[in-house]
Amino acid sequence: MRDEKFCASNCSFTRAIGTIGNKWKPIILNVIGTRTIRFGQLDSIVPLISRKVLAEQLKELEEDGLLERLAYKELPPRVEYKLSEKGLAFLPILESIKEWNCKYEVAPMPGEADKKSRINYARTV
Amino acid sequence: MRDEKFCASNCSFTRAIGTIGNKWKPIILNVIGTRTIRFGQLDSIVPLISRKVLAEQLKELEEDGLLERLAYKELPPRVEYKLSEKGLAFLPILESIKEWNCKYEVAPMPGEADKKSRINYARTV
DNA sequence: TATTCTGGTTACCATCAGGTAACTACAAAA
DNA sequence: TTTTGTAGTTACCTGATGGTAACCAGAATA
Repeated sequence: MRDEKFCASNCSFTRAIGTIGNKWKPIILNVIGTRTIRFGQLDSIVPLISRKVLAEQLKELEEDGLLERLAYKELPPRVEYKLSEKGLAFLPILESIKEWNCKYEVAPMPGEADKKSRINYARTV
Repeated sequence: MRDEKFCASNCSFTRAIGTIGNKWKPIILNVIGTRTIRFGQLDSIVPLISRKVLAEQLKELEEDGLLERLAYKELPPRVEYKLSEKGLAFLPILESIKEWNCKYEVAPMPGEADKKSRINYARTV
């Protein structure tokens, strides 16, 4: 899910996009935010993600230094995730994306039909 | 290349990621920046993109209101692209991603071997 | 007359992302 | 004894992604 060619670029921006420029990572970072959260919680909170993909993304985020993983030697296992300094420093960028989108996204016409077809993520994200 | 499920979310942030959260769009927006640029130029400047994918991305960016397309009725055809107000408003976000990456990206060890394997995008991006 | 130039589009094909279901370990509870 | 719970991993399969090459118009140039 990382783009290897982008990550091998010698343009810093291209490398950044190769690392975090996919659809799941910003969502996951945003869901974690400033809290500490377990794998199972993420799996149920992040909308529509599968355990397989979630595990992959978390591993990459950890490898890239955005995430800290704390595994307790217990049974059943317990693992906690939280953002590193680098990950926390990315949150303001996510906030500005939110602001940008709120400001510029084309507002649906009032009563527009396809509102109904929107999946309800209200409780989740 | 747009994620339809994300775009149908009723979470504004998820919709934003569904729209611009792929690897090519940030790169294209960054390459265009504040200038007016033709299709052929983009095709040669954006590293490793194919005409097909470039055309798709440009069309989506236009549909999503980030891009303005100006087609001159000439032969051979001439088409110019430039960012809309919405697109321009996204540039500072790209800048903060650059700053974030420069600050936190793990610096390669001096003289590290795999530097050589990095594709040279220096002239392009 | 043949070639070039531009901004695409189309068909075809290979690769890849990502989903599902089954499986793991081991302890505690039923 | 069977079930439950956690955090994954694995094999398998399908649909989406994205690359390549060919093709288009029609004027200008050689």
